Amino acid sequence: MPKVVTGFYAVCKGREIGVFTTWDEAQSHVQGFPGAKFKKFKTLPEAEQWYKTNLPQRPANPQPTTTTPSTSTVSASNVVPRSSRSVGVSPVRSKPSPTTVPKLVPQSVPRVVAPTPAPAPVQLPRIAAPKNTTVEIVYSDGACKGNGGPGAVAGIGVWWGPNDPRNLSERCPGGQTNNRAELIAIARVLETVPKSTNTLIIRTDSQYSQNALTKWCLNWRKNGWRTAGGQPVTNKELIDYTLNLIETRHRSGQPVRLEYVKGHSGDIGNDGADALAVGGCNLPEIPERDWVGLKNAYNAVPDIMADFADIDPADFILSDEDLMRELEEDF
Amino acid sequence: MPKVVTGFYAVCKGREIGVFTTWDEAQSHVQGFPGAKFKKFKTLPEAEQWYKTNLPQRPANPQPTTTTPSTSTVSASNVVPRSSRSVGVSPVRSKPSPTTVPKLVPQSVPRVVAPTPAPAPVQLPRIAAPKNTTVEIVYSDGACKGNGGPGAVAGIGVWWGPNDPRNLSERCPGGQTNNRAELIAIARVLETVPKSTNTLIIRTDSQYSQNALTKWCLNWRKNGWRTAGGQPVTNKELIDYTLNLIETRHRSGQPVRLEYVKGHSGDIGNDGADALAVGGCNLPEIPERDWVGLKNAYNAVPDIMADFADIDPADFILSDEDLMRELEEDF
RNA sequence: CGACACCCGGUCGG
DNA sequence: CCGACCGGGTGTCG
Repeated sequence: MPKVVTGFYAVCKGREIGVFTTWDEAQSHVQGFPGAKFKKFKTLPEAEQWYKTNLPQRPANPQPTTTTPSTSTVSASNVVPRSSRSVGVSPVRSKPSPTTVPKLVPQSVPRVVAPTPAPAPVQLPRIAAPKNTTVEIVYSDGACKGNGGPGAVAGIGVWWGPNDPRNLSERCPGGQTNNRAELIAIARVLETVPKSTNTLIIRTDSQYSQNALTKWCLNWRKNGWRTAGGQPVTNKELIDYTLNLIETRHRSGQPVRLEYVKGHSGDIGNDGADALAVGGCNLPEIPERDWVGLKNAYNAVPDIMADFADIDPADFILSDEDLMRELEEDF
Repeated sequence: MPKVVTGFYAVCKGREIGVFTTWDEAQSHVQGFPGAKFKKFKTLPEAEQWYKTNLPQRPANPQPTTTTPSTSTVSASNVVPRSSRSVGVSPVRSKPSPTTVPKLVPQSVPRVVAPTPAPAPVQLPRIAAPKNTTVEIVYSDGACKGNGGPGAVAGIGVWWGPNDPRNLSERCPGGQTNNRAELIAIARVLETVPKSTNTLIIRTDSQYSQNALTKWCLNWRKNGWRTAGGQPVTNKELIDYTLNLIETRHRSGQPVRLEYVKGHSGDIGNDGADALAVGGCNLPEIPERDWVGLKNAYNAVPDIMADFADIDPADFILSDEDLMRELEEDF
């Protein structure tokens, strides 16, 4: 008996969110939309059909053709940890392409999230992800030399592409453990990427981070942050803060997705992030950050973000060709 | 209060042995020389000075200029792997050099060991162990060209001394990996050495082998041969068989000790075993052995052992020349 | 019990 | 500089 693919449609105050193939996925992407409602369908096409026909005033999409530059082949050895990663000095960037990027009201329109690939054998005909969807893919990683030992040293790495100025290679603040580093790397992405309406895909090799931020958190928020064994969740404040960053993005119209990639499998992006994270271990110690305070500051944007405040993501978005190549990589 | 370095000088029948920093070390290296005498010094330099000036006919350190490029020094390449190592056929051993070599009682005489560099932070002299203890020292090593690759080829080497007929240079049976070769080399020692009451010291550069056969095995036997990560132990049968060989020795009154020596550190014995192991890689492929069956055969002695049943170890004591050369090697 | 990371140590090779 | 063969250990959760 063939499994039936089930589609969900999520709405929030008349604003579309997307179509999802699993309840968890939908749940995850709807966080921060208090009144979200779901409509369930037997088949994915049904859901998509309904979704399309019921969209509010969606502007007909202008083909965003070739978005750019070369950055020919992507190679790990190309990773350039910026030594000048310190403060200030916003890099002199070439003119941002005079392209559109329409100014929106702070309250921007959320974008569609592509359904998960679903590696399952047979598949009902899949609706292609909306062509106009623009995606930004970034890799995060944490490293921790001597993890578990007395003199452990941890670093975090964020990789967008070779020589991309948004790349990060930093020392992990506070407690030096692998999982904290992994988590903070993700938080740093969200702190440093200028907001846009592009779907933001953060790829991590830490199943712990992915689960903490998309699955386990659902339970934790209901049970007072208790582990299955009754213990308090270990990196509660950090996780809560990071969740807040994600939800803020969602609220302002930028879908954020956390994807798992296997570590040390020749994945170009993962290797790049790894190199940056390892490099971060060499930087001087820095004090713990006040995650609660940061969260309470709500939508306050950390200083570091100023570095990239004037960067147009369009300059660094993958070209269609690069994206294809990358997607093909893991078959 | 400054610690005092203590030096020992050991002699045996007018032949020098070396300088040692601890009593145990000296004791260990002099075992088998019934009449060994020790002279004690307050400082290591004192001992070394005395040792140097009191050497028997030592050539006045002639600038070792042209050290006869060919084979003069006892070097690994000098080792003669016996190709006729196969079964049965008790090899017609070439007459032991017509030189002296006084016939001794079957009580085999262990070989001389060069003085150890002694990095030790010093030790006060302790009470000597039972003087009558006799030790046999042997070096084992494994090699594996293209380790991890598809066409890997592994060999094993066992080194007792230059041209010692007990030396082994064989192709590794079954799976070709470095660790298996290392392990099997040790097993081969135990299979080929005639039983006696002499303490048998097997020196290996494989910490993996040493730990597997002396530490980890304790846990494995209690937890059902599970690795720390829950996976089954990799060379279980081989390890279990080898442990059985060791325990059989112990039961029959022969202590067996596994010692770790750093690889590629100019250690004469390790280099010799290495050469033999590398040579073993050139021999034709041989099938995997039935380790479980062998273990179940209990104390059955493999056929090959017959080869050495009638060998008098006294035939292979180092000549004075060999000893000199060996001593010169590590300064 | 399971999973994913993060390491530490040793050897063997190209 | 790279890789594979082999262990033990912690960080974290279900």
